[in-house]
Amino acid sequence: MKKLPLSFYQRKDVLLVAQELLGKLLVTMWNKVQTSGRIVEVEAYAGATDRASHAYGGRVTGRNGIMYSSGGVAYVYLCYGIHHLFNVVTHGKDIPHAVLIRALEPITGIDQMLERTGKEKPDHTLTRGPGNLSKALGIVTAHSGYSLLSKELFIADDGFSYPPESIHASPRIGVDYAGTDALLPYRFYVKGNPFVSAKPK
DNA sequence: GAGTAGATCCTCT
DNA sequence: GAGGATCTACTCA
Repeated sequence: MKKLPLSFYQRKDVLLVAQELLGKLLVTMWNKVQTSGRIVEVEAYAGATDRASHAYGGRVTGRNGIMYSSGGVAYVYLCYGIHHLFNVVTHGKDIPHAVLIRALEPITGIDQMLERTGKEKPDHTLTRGPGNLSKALGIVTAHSGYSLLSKELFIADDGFSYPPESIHASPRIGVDYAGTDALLPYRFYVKGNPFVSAKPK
């Protein structure tokens, strides 16, 4: 198992990075307790030209400034006052592209995830959906700007990959306000995986 | 099984 | 002061 290098994140095609993140392992190691999951669902946000993105039109605010960093850092923010959403910043400096991690299949530290989420036993809701997976892995807004090559938070490749025919694309979730950009097929998921948040058609 | 409402708070206008 | 890259539970059929 090896961490993905900075060059993986800093490529210019955010759609390609998003697709290749499927099947990789997202790992957190807070206080020496490891939790990890395999990424089964992602969404790409194409920065300044994407109305669904926080950085649409090149906007820079206190919250989304992290998106303008060079690829390879985390962008975490709070949505609806409840959910922490975890993103991977891609591309080079000043280009606000990002990939939202929407769902994981739990691999290690499941007991710890149950404790964090207050559940009794693992079920499909544990890491399904961006709000839930952040909670299960202990990711909060304080981690925004964190390097994805750090000891506590990283994405790794263990050699596993999904066959191309099991990867499907669809419009993104919850971005109806973005008009025609909401229809872009920027969401990628593993077909048939029970942890994918919305049912495949 | 499908559709809807409520929770809840930080950020930007 | 308004709204959001969501989730869950409850209602109704």
